[in-house]
Amino acid sequence: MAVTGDETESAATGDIPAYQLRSPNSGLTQSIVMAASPGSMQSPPPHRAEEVTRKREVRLMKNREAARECRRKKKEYVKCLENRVAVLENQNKTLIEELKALKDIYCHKAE
DNA sequence: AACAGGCGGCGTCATTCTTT
DNA sequence: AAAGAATGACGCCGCCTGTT
Repeated sequence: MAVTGDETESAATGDIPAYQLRSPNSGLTQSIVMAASPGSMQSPPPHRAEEVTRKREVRLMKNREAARECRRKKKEYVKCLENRVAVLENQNKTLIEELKALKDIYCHKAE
């Protein structure tokens, strides 16, 4: 167990988060263009563009939180499975011991 | 001290699943 | 069918540890 504290707030608090340092054609620009102009080549009016940006920000924020929650749940699930494995291994051990003892008794009786 | 490799966590995008 | 939530995959970062 080499798990140390989780001070990984850096990406969230740093000046320029890693996710904003992507290749020019991916992410932000693309999504805005896609969402803003489904069929036409014209850019939307300013208020419309603002709304699109705002919607995108809300969506990203929700997804960010959803991802965090999803990871938390997954971790918990794995922990549960590990616990279960431990319990079953113990049970198995006990049963093997029990079987051994019974066999012993049975053998001595047979003699 | 400098470097490399592994690990855990993050944000985002794309896709799938669920709800309305 | 559309909208929203959940999840897998990817690339990035910071930390830790072992090696040179």
